[in-house]
Amino acid sequence: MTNSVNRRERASQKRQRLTEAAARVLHEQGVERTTLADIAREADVPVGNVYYYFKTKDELVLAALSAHRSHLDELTGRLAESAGPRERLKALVEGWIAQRDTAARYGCPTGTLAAELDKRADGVLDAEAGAVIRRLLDWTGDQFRALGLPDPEGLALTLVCGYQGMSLMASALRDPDVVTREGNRLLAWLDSLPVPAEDA
Amino acid sequence: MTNSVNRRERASQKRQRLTEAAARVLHEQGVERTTLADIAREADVPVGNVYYYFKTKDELVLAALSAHRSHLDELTGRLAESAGPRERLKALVEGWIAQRDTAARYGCPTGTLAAELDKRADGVLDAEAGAVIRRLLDWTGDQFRALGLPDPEGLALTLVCGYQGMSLMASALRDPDVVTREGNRLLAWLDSLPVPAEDA
DNA sequence: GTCTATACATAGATAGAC
DNA sequence: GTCTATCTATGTATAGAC
Repeated sequence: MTNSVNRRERASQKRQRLTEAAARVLHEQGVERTTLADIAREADVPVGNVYYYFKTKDELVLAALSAHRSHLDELTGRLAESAGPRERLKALVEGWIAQRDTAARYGCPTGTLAAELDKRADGVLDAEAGAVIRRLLDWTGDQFRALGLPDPEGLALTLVCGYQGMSLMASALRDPDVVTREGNRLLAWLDSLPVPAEDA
Repeated sequence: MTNSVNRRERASQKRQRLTEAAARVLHEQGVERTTLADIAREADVPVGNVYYYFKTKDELVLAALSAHRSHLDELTGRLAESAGPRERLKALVEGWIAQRDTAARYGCPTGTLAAELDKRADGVLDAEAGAVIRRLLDWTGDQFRALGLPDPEGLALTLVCGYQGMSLMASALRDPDVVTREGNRLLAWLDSLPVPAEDA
């Protein structure tokens, strides 16, 4: 293994560290209140060095969004191991409930980012935020479709709206119980859905 | 009518103009991306003059939040004229549906403000945003209670979560139809609730 | 590839003339 | 009460040494 390879590996490690730090800090502080210095500190990278990996702050925001997309893909990958579509959806909701303290403090990572970016006049970053949310919507729709239910897209919309609504309200009221209560309501709703073919 | 009174009236008119302009612009652009110059321009007041009425930017944000509170009170005042509690709640949801284009572009005025302010470490402004949302929650709970339903607070939470969820999703997906679809679902839900005493 | 020093722009806030 | 000029701080971004 040559030195140049070592360097390249460490370099991409730094890029990776910056990306994950951006995802974390942007979630906690929002885009506009977060400075490049904040992200650099969190990633343990010197401030001026950031520009070697990302030309602009917006590129870092984009990287954070793609990190959220990866996290989502990992999550749905794990959920794929659940017995059937209904169990996968319930496991998804249970995961949200387990994260209730974070939601009550900072809201949904992707949802709050989308809300902030959507106010921009130029529609580059907000389209990307919307795409991540749409990915969750699509996966959820696939599960309802596998259950053989009519209007799977509509059901998926209801579920994801429920998630975003309870996350925002938990954060606005600073109360994790909001997630517990609404999450349990969603679980009961999933249980109540009549299913023609349970594990299609 | 003396000159001093005239001046005082015009002065408070300017303060009022600044407050309403702040409510509007902060909703459209968010807190951090909005400059005092933006608000001053919208209110047709010279920039430097803003500081005569508001000592800091945060005071303007606070004024905008109290404007949202007033708008909410006006709305519930108008809804009070509806026949019964169920009609009032349905009229509330129908109002949200009518505003779907604004929601798809900028989200809920109070909800997006709350989401942004909640990320601050100091909890002054975010508490105020939470208070406005709680006011809607309380009024909604009163209606469910008047209907004689069990757990009126829980039902109110579900309704307001539904509003915030569909507003955020409509804005993230840039699609007003999200509000139409989820709003109609909420209307059907309200209709489906069994009511012991219809107009208690 | 890494890091320091600094340029440049912007925005919040203040001083003081009118 | 009204408005202009300006101070000051901060944050993005760049130039260039190592």
